[in-house]
Amino acid sequence: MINQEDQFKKVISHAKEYGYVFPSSEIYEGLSAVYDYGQNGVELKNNIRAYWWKAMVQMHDNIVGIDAAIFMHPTTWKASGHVDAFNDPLIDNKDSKKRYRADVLIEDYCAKIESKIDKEVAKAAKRFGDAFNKEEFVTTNPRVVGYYQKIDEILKRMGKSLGANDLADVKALIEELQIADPLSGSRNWTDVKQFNLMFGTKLGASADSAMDLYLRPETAQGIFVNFLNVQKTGRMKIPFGIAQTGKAFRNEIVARQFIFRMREFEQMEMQFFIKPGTQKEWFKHWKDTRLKWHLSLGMGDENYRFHDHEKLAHYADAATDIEFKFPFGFKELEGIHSRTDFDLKQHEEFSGKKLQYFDHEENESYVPYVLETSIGLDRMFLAVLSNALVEEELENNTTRTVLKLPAVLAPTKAAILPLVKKDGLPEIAKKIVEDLKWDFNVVYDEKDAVGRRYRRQDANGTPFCITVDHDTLDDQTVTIRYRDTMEQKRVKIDELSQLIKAEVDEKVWLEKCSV
RNA sequence: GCGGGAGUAGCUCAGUUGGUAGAGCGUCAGCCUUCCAAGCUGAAUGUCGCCGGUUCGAACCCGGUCUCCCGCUCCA
Repeated sequence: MINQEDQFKKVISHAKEYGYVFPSSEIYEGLSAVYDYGQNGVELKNNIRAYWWKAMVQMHDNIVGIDAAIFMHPTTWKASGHVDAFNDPLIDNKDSKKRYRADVLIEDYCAKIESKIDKEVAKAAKRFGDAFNKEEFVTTNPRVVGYYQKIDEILKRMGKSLGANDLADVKALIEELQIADPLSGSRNWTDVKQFNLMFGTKLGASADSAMDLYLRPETAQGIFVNFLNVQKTGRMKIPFGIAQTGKAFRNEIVARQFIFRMREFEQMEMQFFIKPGTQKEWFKHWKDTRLKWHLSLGMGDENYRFHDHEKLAHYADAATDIEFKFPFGFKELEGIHSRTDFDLKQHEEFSGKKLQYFDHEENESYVPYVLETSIGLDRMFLAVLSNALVEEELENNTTRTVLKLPAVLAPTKAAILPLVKKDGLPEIAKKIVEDLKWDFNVVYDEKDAVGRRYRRQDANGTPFCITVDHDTLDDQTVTIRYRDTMEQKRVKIDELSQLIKAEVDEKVWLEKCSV
């Protein structure tokens, strides 16, 4: 039994060895938390994206796609809250080596003062009994009033310092208040550092006329700002959705775990616009629908679970994650959020444009509520790849390394192999390749013993091997070998195309959603 | 960013007290013609992560740096 860490390392080296994922700019020692997809990786990634797009867009007559630009008007990020919320002032304790958000430390300190107030109140209540008037007590008791003043002063000063980006004063405040590390009690702090999770860049060639831009930290805003464009030109009626796949960028403080958390990553998401008040049922609907999509790939029902958020983001009134059992444990793969009307209202406010929908049935206009499903394409890739990699013990005491990718997602669908490199077998095999490559990614291989070629394809995740042998010369039949079972059966060359299609067709797989 | 560990061939890894690099697997070419990696012959591939220092001489010692893994932290 190999442990999780070893399994994860195997996934990473297998991904490299078989052309799935390479470290970025590797000849220059790589770039932290950035990876490139190789010749097989790009096929797998494209197939995952296509599988999602078909399920979400093509199969829903009320969902359409867009492809918004990565650059957006900077005000977008003020409206979305990212300019404020994506800025974290962090401070390290030199003794305990723990890292904290400076503002949270200060807020916790204030909370302590508040608990002192509560104590005073409780004491007084005991002393005065029924005659106790809490309101009067907290506004007149000098000690309590002093506490309130102190909290007020601290928070005001912190707000001012953070607003002015005066991090030295934030640290000074922490030192003046003698705030200690809650764990170690140490007051040996580093300077406060500002971490901005958005990547900045400039639009405009000359420095003085340039406009500060961000690389988008999420794709969602591209949909919200296009809400009216799509609704009007597409004659969309609520409820309807807008889907999009694309890159997003986050300057993560710690980006780790291979392609699980990268600084440049791809999202596949859909914003579903609904009538206010119906968000509960739609939340449930999309939870069910998205889970079914995952289960259709047959990667093991026990490897998925929901994780409902206790602490909700500022825009949401309900949120859940679909978690997948990665080699390093259950982690978020997809998020489903009930975003209320927060985003559209914010954009109304910042743009001054009305972003509303006229509901003919209700005969009224309103800002729609939004239900979001957002899945990380790279995470899905990692889920598929890590789940597929298996080392099998065979009956003859050998092991075989096999990538049991869902056939619908496999980069190469079939390998065509002449049993031997003579007697006209290669010619027939090549002819089959010419025929099949119109519909499927196929490869030809004549090097080495056929058993070795089977194993090569196993490690690469190819679901089918088609072998041309001497019988083929007489009866136009070949053997087809199944990757997962290693079983073979004899079929006519003419039937190959249909047979493969039945195994790799998106329709066949997606219809498993409804079970 | 802090702490710990690690970087040698495509992959997994040896490499003695410092004397300018090896194995297995893989890859390529040829032979063999065999339905599940294990036959034979031959070949290619490394500035030993990078930069600097010590030394007659550095994969090895010292300093710096980059990257990866684990933990902390963070996670819209």
